Amino acid sequence: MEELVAQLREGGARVTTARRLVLTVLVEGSQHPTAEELLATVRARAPDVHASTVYRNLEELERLGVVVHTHLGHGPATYHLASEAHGHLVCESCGATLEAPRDLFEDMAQGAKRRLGFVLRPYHFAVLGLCAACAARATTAQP
Amino acid sequence: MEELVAQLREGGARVTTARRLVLTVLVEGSQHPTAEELLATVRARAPDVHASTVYRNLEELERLGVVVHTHLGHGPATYHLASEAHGHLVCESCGATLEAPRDLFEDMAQGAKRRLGFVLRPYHFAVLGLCAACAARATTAQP
DNA sequence: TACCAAAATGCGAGCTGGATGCAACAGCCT
DNA sequence: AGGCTGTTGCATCCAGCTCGCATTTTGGTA
Repeated sequence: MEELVAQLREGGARVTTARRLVLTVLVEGSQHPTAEELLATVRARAPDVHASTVYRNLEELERLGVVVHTHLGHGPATYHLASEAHGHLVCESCGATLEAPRDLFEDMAQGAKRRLGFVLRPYHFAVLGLCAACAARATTAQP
Repeated sequence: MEELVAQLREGGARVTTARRLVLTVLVEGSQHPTAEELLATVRARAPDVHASTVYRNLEELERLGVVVHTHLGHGPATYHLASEAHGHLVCESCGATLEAPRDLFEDMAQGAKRRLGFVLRPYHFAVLGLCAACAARATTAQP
């Protein structure tokens, strides 16, 4: 937490109550909060914080490299600390969200680099598919 | 085109002017039209077609497995024929869109299957990163 | 510790991309 | 040709942000 605050100061950003709270919630809270969930949690401690403040803070924190956001599906974006960035696998059928093992993207990243010169940063959007349970159900359901 | 129409009939859907036009535009048009671009092109031939009709048609066509939509970034979704489904690599810096070679996702898909039982369908969201040009610029810019 | 410029906040209005309820219309089967 | 039912046009609404602006805070300085 102190590191994070230091990162803010380093970037020339001020450390305000709202901003500190956003960080606190991200450090302590659930894995993949949406902006709205974040807002609700922040408001539990400081009821006057406005939605636009949270959005602007998340934007600023992202610009400073402290947080990142990810799209897990068609709903709102989810936020987490940049230090915890990771890929996501989301089931199209049941909505389950898995964290992708770190190395899962590695072969693909190397292939893209070698063949296209493209440097993958595969954390921004989830990769969709079917989780084990739903895949099993799908194959047994239509023989 | 006749195949597509046949697919509609098979699915119990009616073949209307608007619907036929949407398909025509997808068959003839640019690679990754958004719903709005599609609407504009459709309207060039049939000015009275309403936006919601296009949205509803795209939804229905997707339900029938004739078209798919993909999110290339933060903007609107893009549509193409299901028969032409493919993965996308999008540059975070310049916005360039590359079609991913068919086999690029294959190793990852096999890894996910083997280790997590997860069946990847990696076409719905683009994978972000830096294209060759932007990656080069980024590394030379900060030595 | 009081001051001040810049940064951040609260608030409301506005925006994009799309969804929905409803009455009128048009495909398709016979 | 007639009628059942899917489809359309239209207006309106919705989520998820984004912006402009007046007011308040923050943090460096005297």
